[in-house]
This record gives sequence, structure tokens and C-alpha cells, in this order.
Amino acid sequence: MPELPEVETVRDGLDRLVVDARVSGVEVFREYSIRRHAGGPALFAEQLDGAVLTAAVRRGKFLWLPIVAPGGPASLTPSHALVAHLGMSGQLLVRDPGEAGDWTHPHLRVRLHLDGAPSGARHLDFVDQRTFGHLAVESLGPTPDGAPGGHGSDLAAVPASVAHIGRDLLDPAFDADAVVAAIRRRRTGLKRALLDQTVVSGVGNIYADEALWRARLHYARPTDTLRRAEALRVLDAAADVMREALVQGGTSFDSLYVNVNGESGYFSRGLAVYGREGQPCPRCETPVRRDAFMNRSSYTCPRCQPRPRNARW
DNA sequence: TTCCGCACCTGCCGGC
DNA sequence: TGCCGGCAGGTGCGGA
Repeated sequence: MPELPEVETVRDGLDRLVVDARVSGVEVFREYSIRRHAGGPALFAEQLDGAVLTAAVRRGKFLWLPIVAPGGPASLTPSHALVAHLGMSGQLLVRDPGEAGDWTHPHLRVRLHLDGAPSGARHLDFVDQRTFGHLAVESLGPTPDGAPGGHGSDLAAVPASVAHIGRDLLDPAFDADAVVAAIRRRRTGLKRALLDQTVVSGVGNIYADEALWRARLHYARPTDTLRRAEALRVLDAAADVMREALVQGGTSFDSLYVNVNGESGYFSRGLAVYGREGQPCPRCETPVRRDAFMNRSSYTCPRCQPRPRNARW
């Protein structure tokens, strides 16, 4: 399940392997995967065919590749971007000349043919089993604060669909004080606030549980009772756990998350509570508890993270 | 305006 | 063996 560290691993791979490539063809095998692109597959292909991929940028779990339009010089400032969200199972796979020929995949949704990639790659494939991910070409708009739109480019611009997403914890322009204030203004549960991408982006179910465990806070703690130091503690914990995951190439439970070369990360071995129902808490050895939460699961240590009496979610 | 619940989607797994 | 329901979960939308 791609979260920030996994998406950053993919972004880094794209940055090294396909930036400066020109798109020489587009194949859409599953129209649903470009459902957010206004105009459908024909316009999607038309806008990309001949375009140059100029960078690989990420904010939270959103990725985008600013493009110089077909026919334009590669030095032109990009006005549009190929936006990608991996959803739950999306993969962006870079295929080299040796394997590009007949390689296929049962969940291959979109294929970009490339010319002039620094790696010699000929295909950028969007593979997505559960089809929650999507691709789209969107116009770029200026950032309100004039800071770079995301990690990977100095361009102070973001795609339209990313404009409402908050900056992530690893972004140099992340404003911790403003995010703490935003969390404490809310009247909801702490985990729900952490998962709200408009408050802080990049935190998903796995890292929310891990950050809450590290900060010794329960997911149902009302945000309006949170002390400033507690809010900072959980944000710091989330940043730490994501940095550690990033070093190990992200978290992986199965083949659904891989980097651009199709390789899995190793951070799942470092998880303290997520997916460990009934197993001992690494701190106090109390069995980890699993609760249903927002149509998914939350994992906590009942001793390290006691449930508040005024629980809210 | 803010918060919450649900739909979207596919494959795997367990139960019958 | 085959069918069915439950589960996984990020995002956006509609309703309260």
C-alpha cells in the first residue's frame, strides 16, 4: 500500500531513469485508470505524445512529471504535468530495452513509450491491480507561498488536483506550528486528522498507527483536547518512521508495492504494531489489539496507548 | 463550514 | 469444487 516513503522511492526512480525522455506513444488499456483526465483516452494520448518529461515531483502521495508540450523546446517552463496517484496497488514500472519488447502484466493499465530516456528505458508502465490509482494530464498553477510545489523540483507550481493537499512532513516548507494549530482546531479523533491529506499529506493507515504507537497516543484521542507538545510528538514520530522506512525502500507486505524496478521494500520488518494483532508490543509485551476503524483497521498497544474516556473518531 | 459515512475496485481467503 | 461474503484501504463526494 503505497504511502509517502513508497511514493518517494518511486519518484526517485523516475527522476533517475525517465526524466528528459520524450513520450513517443501512449496506450490506454483501462479507461478507468485515467478517469480523472478531462477528455478521455484520446485527449490524454494527444497531450502526452511528443511531450518531454522534465522532472519527477512529489507532494505526499501525489506524484507528477511536469511536461513540455509536444513540439516545444525542452528548456521551456512546463505548463502541464502528468499526474499519478498510486492508490492502493498502483505501480510505475520502468522497462529497459531488454525486457520491454513482449513484457506484459495482467494489470497493465497504461503504457507510455519513451525515446531518449537516460537509462535507455523504452516503457513507463502503470500497473494497478485494484484500480484505485489514476493518471491524468493537468495544468500547473502557482503555489500560494511561492515555495517549490513538491519534492524533486524548484518549480513553484502544483497540478490543480494537488493544490488542496497539505505539505508533507518531509517537505522543507512544512510548517509544523501551523499544522499543530490546524489539528487542535478540529473536533475529531487524532487518527482521522492525521489521515486528512488537507491537514498533512503522506500519512496513511500504516504510518498513522506506527506514529501513534511511538507517541503513546490513542487513535481516538479528541484533537481539541490535545496539548501542543502532544501534537508535535506525533508529527515528529510520523516523520521519523517515514524517514526510517524511506532508507529501507518502503514497506511491503506482498507484491502490490514495488519500486520502479519491480523490487519490494523491507520496512515491514520494522513495524511495531501494524498488522501484528495478538503479538507482543515491542515496548511492554502486551498483546497488540486490532480495532475496526473507518472501514479499516487500527492497531494499538492497550497499555502504551490507553483509550481516552472521551474517545472520538 | 466541518465532519462523517460510503462508494469505488479487484483479488485473495475462509466458510459453507 | 464452486459460490459467496468479508477484507484490504486512499480519495472524493454527498449528506447531516
